[in-house]
Amino acid sequence: MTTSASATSGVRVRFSPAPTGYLHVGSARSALFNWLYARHTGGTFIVRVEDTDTDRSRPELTEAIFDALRTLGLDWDETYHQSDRFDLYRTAADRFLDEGRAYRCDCTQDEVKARAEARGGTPGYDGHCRDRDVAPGEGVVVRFCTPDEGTTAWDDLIRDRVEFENTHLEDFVIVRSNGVPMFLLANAIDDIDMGITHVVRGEDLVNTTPKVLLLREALGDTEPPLYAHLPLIVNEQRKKLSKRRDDVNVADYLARGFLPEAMVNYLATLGWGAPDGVEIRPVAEIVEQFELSDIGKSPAMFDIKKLEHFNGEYVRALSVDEFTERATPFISGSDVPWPTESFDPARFAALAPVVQERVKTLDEVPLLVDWLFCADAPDDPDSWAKEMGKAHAVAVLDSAIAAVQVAGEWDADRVRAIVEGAAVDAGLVNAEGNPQLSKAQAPVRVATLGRSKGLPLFESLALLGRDETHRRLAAARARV
RNA sequence: GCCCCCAUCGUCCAGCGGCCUAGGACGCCUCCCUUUCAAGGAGGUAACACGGGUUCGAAUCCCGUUGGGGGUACCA
Repeated sequence: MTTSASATSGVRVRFSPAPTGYLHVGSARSALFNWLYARHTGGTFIVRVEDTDTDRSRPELTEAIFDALRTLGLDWDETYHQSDRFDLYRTAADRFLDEGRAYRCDCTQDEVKARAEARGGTPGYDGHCRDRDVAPGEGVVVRFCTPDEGTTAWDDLIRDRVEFENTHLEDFVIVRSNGVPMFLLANAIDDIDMGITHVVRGEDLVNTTPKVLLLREALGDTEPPLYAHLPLIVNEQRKKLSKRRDDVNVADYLARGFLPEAMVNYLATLGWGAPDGVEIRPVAEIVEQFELSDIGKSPAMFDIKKLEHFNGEYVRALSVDEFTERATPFISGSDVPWPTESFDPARFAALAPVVQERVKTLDEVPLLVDWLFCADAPDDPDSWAKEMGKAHAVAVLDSAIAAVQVAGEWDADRVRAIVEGAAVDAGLVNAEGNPQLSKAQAPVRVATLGRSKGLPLFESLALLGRDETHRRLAAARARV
């Protein structure tokens, strides 16, 4: 193994969330890739909160984003809030004004739009106020003067050369009419100020890159960072994941019982693949193998099925104790299908190993053990209809009820013997005369555990107890 | 409309001019194991968008077409 660079590698990357929503799957992936690169190179991972939109930014969302990052294990080395740095941006804007690199504009958005339409459909600002020498005042913004010719380009680490003709860049706003600086300005200044060496972010931001590059140039910068624009994460319709129509909140996935480490591992496979092809692996190995140059260019679909598979692998890899600990919030909370006081950790512990093998996400746990803590067998109409309608159901139940009633010993072997006996009594024997357990266990299972599928029957009933098993069997028999 | 980007199995990733009759993973299907369901094991299904070049040779390079996506705010 090649040792990664030391902590003095000089690589400085940042994740720049806007606190206008919770941590989004796409943002999490951006954060992850930045973090991976920083850790791989021994560089510095910075979280910079881009809260220049004072109307929409909410402090509590910043905290929620931090929490999610921490839960995912994406620790960072430095924290900044752009709202603490407005003076810096304003000073730069004033200098631009003095130098003639920017100008004030009092056009309303309607005016800009109307002129664009009159011009022939091409949206964008037309430079109307460039030479009007507008005085500061109400409704006045500051616009950056973009070149009328030439091109702005960069060699993207993922996309190779990307070029924009300056003619297509409008004179964009850098300071709002309320005096608050815009993200492009803040972004350009901060990247310089914080010594950012690599900008790793979503492809949805490519078109802002030439503007930032122009701003940096005006700021006197001669050494722009290396840009790496990540392919977007899309939904099944191949559209960018959006909070309107897709499940994108990372916290929601965690609440549904996806393990943070599984989430991180899965996210790492979106747009990136390890050189050796191994997909499921410890994050430390991903850190070791991660290279920006190995990132693909095309959009990746967020495949919940594959995420579930990853999660199942991670769940099964847990020790039973860890599994129990992680599952606890899902079985001892208040929104559980049984009276909270009837939950018994000791009885759950007896089931934990077989439950662990069967769940993909932790929120599936209650459905596998509810029969143990609920007063009656859970009612599942589909299972009932499927098994209790069969010809042998009544015979099996009658036989089982009678046998359970007189059973002395009560353990899994005893239950098995009872089910075997019921099979024979119901005529469920194969050509060799052996009892057909598959068929015989079905009605017993539905009568006691409520569903046609679930945990191993014999062990489950051993735990349920003889009397309760008998009671449920009788209740089901009466209902058939 | 204009600008930018993308294009290998249904999906994710590999392939970076000959090792490709295209590989791995998820999903799906079949079989095995089996008290149900999972898990596990063994198989199987399925792709280089199209058209031109370049080259002895192209999934790999170039151009075009088509398709898809992103952007086009006093959001980031």
